[in-house]
Amino acid sequence: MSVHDDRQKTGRGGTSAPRGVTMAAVGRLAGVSQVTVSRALSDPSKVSPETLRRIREAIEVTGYVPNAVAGALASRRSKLITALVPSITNIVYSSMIQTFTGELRAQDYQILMSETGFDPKVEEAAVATHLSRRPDAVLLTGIHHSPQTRRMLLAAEIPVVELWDITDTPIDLCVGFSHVESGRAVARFCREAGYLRAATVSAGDERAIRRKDAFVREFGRPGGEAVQEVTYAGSASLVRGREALVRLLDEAGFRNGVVVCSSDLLAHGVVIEAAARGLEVPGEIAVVGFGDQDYAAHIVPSLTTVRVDREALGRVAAQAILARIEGGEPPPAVTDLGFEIIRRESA
Amino acid sequence: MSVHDDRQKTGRGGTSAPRGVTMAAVGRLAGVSQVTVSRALSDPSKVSPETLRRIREAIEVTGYVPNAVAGALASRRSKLITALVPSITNIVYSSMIQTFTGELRAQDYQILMSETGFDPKVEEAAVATHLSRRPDAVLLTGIHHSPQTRRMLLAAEIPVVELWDITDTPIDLCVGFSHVESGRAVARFCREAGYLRAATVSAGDERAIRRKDAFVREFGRPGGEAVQEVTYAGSASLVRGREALVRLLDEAGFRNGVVVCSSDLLAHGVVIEAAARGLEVPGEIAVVGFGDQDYAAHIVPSLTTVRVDREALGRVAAQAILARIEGGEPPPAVTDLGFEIIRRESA
DNA sequence: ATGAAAGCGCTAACAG
DNA sequence: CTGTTAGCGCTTTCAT
Repeated sequence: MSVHDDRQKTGRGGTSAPRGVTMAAVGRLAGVSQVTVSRALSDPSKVSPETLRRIREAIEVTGYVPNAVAGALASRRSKLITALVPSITNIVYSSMIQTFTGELRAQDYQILMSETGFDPKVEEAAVATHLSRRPDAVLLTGIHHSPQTRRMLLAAEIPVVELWDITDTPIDLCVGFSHVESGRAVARFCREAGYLRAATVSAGDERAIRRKDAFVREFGRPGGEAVQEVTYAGSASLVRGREALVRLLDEAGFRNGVVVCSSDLLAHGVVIEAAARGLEVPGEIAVVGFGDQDYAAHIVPSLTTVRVDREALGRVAAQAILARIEGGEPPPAVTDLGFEIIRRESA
Repeated sequence: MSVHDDRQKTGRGGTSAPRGVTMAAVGRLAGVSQVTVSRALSDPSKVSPETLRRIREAIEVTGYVPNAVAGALASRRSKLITALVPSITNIVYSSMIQTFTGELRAQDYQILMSETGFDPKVEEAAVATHLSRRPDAVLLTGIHHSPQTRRMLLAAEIPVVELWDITDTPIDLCVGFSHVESGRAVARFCREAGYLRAATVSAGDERAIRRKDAFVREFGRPGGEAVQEVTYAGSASLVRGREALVRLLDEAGFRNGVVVCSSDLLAHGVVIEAAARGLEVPGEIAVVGFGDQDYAAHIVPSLTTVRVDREALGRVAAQAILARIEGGEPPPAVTDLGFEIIRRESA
């Protein structure tokens, strides 16, 4: 008596545990070949209604889940887009990614995201890992990348979008706004609002520094006083904002001026510390934030800040990528979405 | 005169644009076969030093980036882990994912993340898409999933972790804490702190509702008053917290009691609204939050809240998955990391 | 409308 | 230490 062995073989000889259902298995059950199943899934109109029905039934019965890995290898299209952001817990970035993802998911793309901190070397390693997944496009944050990063991205010959900043020389495409212009605009706003004294509170983000520097230069023009600066190496937090005001008040004797912060979170900390000390905002200490987070309009006093349309940034980045991949109107290399100063009670 | 055509062929006949450098190309340049390159990359000790040197040089020269898609197909290991969270902009989830990712990246795993909102049907579709990438493990948020979701996950025969909640019947593993116990604990805390009146403010999250219901039941035991409830369908925000207090004050005549919120954000809104109306916290309105966010300790008055160690949750989830994949101590099916009530000034 | 064949770029097993 | 062979599960091309 012989034993009929119908198990799949793996590699050279030997058998293994049942791996996922394949298209071939679905085809067998539906009485068609594997290719027909492939067609039924990618373009049902290419298959007769009756065949389609049997295939669908077989898929249902077997619980078949397509293997996108094999599909990507064969078709050279992964339907994967990878994104690199400094931090996934920072709402500034995650809100852009949210709309970016939403827009692309509608076209069946998935987003693979990694954190890079603010270190170009970490970014470089992450780019290599990401490219190994053969994404159909890559999204980066910012415009400063190592030469090696640029080289790899260029060699990949896929759409690349640099988000959240602009430059005349993007790797491929960029969608953002001018941080220098934003710093300048806040300086002009403060001068026009009548503030003669200013201080800055910034986190260690390179772009925040660029905004701050632009602010300081513009505010310091004839008629303006030197600006006091507090800078933190790490990321922003409410407590850092509180600490910063303490330092400005106690160590630097700062009073009767405007404190310009690199984020709403820091600004909120300044506002809280001012309140805790019984200082009037904006009477004694005026405060300007950055980002226009949800809460900016609802704290007391409400926060004067810079609004950047992060949802639009994510959406436009996604659309630029789709235009490139799916063909059609070639997207502009540089998209400047600008910013807006929102004047509320705090300054 | 003849033209020498050395271009790679694709499919059956025809030529195409230069696709990425392959292992075979690297091997050719280094004077070895493709497998040797594969070995040099996966286990350098299996290759002679001189060969290794030549291969590394060839990789450098060509700018070779490994194709993880082909690797995954051949090895049946994708080095990919997928994660499903309700929202990527919510710090509660993103902070867990951050440590989860960090822990796994150290072992060369990448994390593919998607949002599910709070809809099991959306989650079901997302699980199918994720499984098509043949991940080595899957992370889900919460313990409530559609039968079809459970079926697919079970059929995939990979480690599955349900995070942020616990149950006796996980799909595979779960790492979290008891939301019911947390609601009860807050109720006991409030009773012991002497509050006789209570109100709840909750977002539409199923787990938040479960905490609230447990709170209401426990607080309402003999000697306790009925609890007034405000529930929002959507997600939490500072302004919703402010609105909630307005409703409790103006519509329900709530006074001299404790307002228990489903998140620190809502609690912060309540605190701000109370301050805006000149009400004393905790004197006239006491407030309890949930989550112990960064800012909870630094707003004025500081927030009494429930702390959950989100970093530990992400870390333990990652370690459980690694234990499963890499072998070794089998991880416990259920890990309860508990919670802690942090008493500060607001209640 | 359907099928057969060839290959995507790699890893796994076996043989030297 | 290195090479050969046989797939992984699909898509693409060509033929019917």
